[in-house]
Amino acid sequence: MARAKKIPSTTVSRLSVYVRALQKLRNEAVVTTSSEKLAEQVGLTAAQIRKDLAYFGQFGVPGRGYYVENLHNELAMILGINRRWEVALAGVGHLGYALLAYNGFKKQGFDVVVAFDKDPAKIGQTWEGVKIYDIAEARHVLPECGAEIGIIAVPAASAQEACDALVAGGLKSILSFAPGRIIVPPDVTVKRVELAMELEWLSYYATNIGERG
Amino acid sequence: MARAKKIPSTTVSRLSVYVRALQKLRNEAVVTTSSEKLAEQVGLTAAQIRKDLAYFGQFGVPGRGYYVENLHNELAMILGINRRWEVALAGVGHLGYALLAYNGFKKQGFDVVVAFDKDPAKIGQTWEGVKIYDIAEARHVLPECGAEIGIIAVPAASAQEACDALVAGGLKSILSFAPGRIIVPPDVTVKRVELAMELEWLSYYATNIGERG
DNA sequence: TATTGTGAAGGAATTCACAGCC
DNA sequence: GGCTGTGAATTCCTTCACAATA
Repeated sequence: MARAKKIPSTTVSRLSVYVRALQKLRNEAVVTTSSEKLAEQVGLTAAQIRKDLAYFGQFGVPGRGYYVENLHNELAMILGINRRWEVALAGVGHLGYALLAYNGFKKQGFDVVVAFDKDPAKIGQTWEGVKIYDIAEARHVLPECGAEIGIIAVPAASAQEACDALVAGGLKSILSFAPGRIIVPPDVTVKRVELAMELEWLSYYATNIGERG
Repeated sequence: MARAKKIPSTTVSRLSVYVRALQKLRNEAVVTTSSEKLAEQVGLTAAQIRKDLAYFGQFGVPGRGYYVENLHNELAMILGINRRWEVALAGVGHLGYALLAYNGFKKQGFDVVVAFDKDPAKIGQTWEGVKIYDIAEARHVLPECGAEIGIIAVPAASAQEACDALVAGGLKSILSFAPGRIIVPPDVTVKRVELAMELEWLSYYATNIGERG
């Protein structure tokens, strides 16, 4: 099933976009679509969509297009989201709490099942049905709760420590909201989301009007 | 000051990273650095850093490197973050509230000064010192409060409506946390952050172990 | 000597364009 | 006729390598 050719990480990111678009079509009971229509829907080019899909196989019917249900299932399987993922959250400050309560994750099959913090006032409590443990206990707690993905929502200064704790607990996939580099063993994947950075990007384009394509 | 050559958007993103690294060095009272040391610090190559900077001018001293303070100021000016930006927030659910209370934005000079929602129970209240207005009032409220950047933190189904309201209020730069495309006039810039998408990216790499570089 | 700034080379991602299939 | 899948062309981005400089 996995192709020999190397897959651009930009392609992987776009698969998520396609899945979301297909979910929408499915909800609207649309049965078939085309690369042209999908492109219009998500704001990319038709050729790009066909190229992206071609990395993984042949899902369309020439002259007809794609079956929404079928393509959705194929892509969900490729992305590994045709299942539930249990997620561990490090840091239940404002951002962490928002993520805990955020519906969008659950809807896509990502369930926060355990949380960690350093604050003694929070440790031992249960928020939104999720129990909060001492981050120092992560190495003991994680192996027992089945979480495979970690989310780091602690201040930058504690990010490395939090990450080390999650890795010690066996996690190999981590999404970090903390600014700055985090060092991990080579078999651990870290994806960073820097919120202030996104605003700075906007600031740049707002400051340098017209530099944009 | 602005160069004639077209600047890759990847370069702009990295400028933020450099600014953050330089801030750290400055806090540690480091006076000079080099492309080599910066590269090590942020996890990129030295050549890339020099290329990125070259789009905007010549900031270094051959044989010596870069003055931390100077380079930081130059980049901050280029990014337009050598000033405060007033930000309007649409949607004060869990995510919106987290963004409202998030320190990271304020630290980098982005101040949420006004918020909007549809929920009558929230309209009129003041959270974290920020007054919440009816989103339908945005076109009247925004011109008076000076906000130039908007953040959309509403559910996907209301995103277009929220965005239209912000644009009607005169905003030209918008950061959206809602999944899906938002249609805006050509002079408005929208940057999207899709949280579930980032998790799906991790899911892919966790599922297809070893496909990674 | 150490390090920048940059032209040239190389690699990656996107777009084009069309043969082939339904 | 309509639309996919894909090699070729193109554009974009990164890395290399070195002349120029303090």
